[in-house]
Amino acid sequence: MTNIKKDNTEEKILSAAQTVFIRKGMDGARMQEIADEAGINKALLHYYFRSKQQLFNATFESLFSKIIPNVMRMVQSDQPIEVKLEFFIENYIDVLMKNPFLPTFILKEIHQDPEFLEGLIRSSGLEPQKVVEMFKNEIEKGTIRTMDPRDLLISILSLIIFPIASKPLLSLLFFDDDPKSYNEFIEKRKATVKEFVLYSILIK
Amino acid sequence: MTNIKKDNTEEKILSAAQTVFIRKGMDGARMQEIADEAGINKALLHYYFRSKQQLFNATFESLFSKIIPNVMRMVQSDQPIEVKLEFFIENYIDVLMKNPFLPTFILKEIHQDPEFLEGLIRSSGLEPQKVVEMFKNEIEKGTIRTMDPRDLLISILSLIIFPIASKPLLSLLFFDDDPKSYNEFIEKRKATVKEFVLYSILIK
DNA sequence: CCTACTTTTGACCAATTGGTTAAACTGTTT
DNA sequence: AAACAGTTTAACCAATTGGTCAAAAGTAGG
Repeated sequence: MTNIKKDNTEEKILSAAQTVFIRKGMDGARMQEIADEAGINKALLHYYFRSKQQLFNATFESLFSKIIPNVMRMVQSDQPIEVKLEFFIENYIDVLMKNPFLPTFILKEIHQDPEFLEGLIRSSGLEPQKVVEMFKNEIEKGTIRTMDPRDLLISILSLIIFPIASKPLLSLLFFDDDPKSYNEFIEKRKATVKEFVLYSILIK
Repeated sequence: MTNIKKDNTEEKILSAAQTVFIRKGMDGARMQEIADEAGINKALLHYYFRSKQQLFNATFESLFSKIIPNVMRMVQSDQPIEVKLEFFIENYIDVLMKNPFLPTFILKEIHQDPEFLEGLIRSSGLEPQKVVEMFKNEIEKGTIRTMDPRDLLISILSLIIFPIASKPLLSLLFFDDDPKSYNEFIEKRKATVKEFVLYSILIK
């Protein structure tokens, strides 16, 4: 079957492209470098994906869906807010720690081409409104204090994403550039963020 | 006096370089584009700054110092923690709102060349330890609850920086891509963040 | 006005880069 | 075994890009 070979190469290319694009960005990445990383000829890149732009788009879509957490599970379950939050925070930090440079990469490329973003969001199934609704309900139930639910969601995302996105800076400033010490800090932070948020919003 | 003209051109170049580098990043920026933006000949760029790399370094240093907030004022004053916090948050949000793409730019380029960062931090006079100390004192005084002061500082920075760095995404997700609506939100957020943090750390 | 200097420019260059093409290779079908 | 399809490659190309250089333009002092 020829498809086996085809799929294999295509995957290899996409995987290599992810590595290189995340490392160098769209402009910094070289087609030759991606080819080398994939262990194939450069012309083959153009055979599967016509141009650098198209390869980048395919890569970006795949990466973008990665940083979109399974927010929905947080909405659907009928666990108390504490449990939902804990699940979401731990889960998301784990995902990001596997790709610490993903957030910055996404933000940078988004800012370079904001129009491309619209289609992505629609096709990604991202529905932040659902989460906002959930928070609204909690406020009406009286479990958390009154506030703009969008603020709450954005604050939670901030507390999770930023410390990972700024890893090199924080690592140097606070952790003596020691990866282990930084990683431990982030691991502990799962609980810290949960506490920080709950202390702030819960009506005791 | 020849220096007047010289300084003038050098400033024009640096200013143009900031604009273009922030917009396109190191790799995406073109020397020709910077020259156009500055209204001068391309060769003149190399006359003042030998290479693209050196022009970038000069630009980056100047930009990096911008996002380093006057943390120190927060440490020195003997105001109560609420006031210090309010001052810091409002001040920093104002600075960042003038350059919403600065944080992402810095993070991206840092991640591309982490070694360059070390020298910068030393020469920038950035001393986060001082802030950490201050928080430690507040904890010992019993005004805020016990926690890792580094966590607190990082959380505050997260709440301030991330919502601005992710402007294009948030603007699309929550504010119907309407700049005014987004700006109002950030303006309100000054108070929100302060509340959010105080609720979380203050011992009532 | 002339000389010495710095500043600015247009023309040019070598290297890099995304992309193309025609040929070679592989596996499948008849 | 030959014809056919999709896959892979090496060689090549046109355009871009950072950088150079010699000459021109501007400036100041004698």
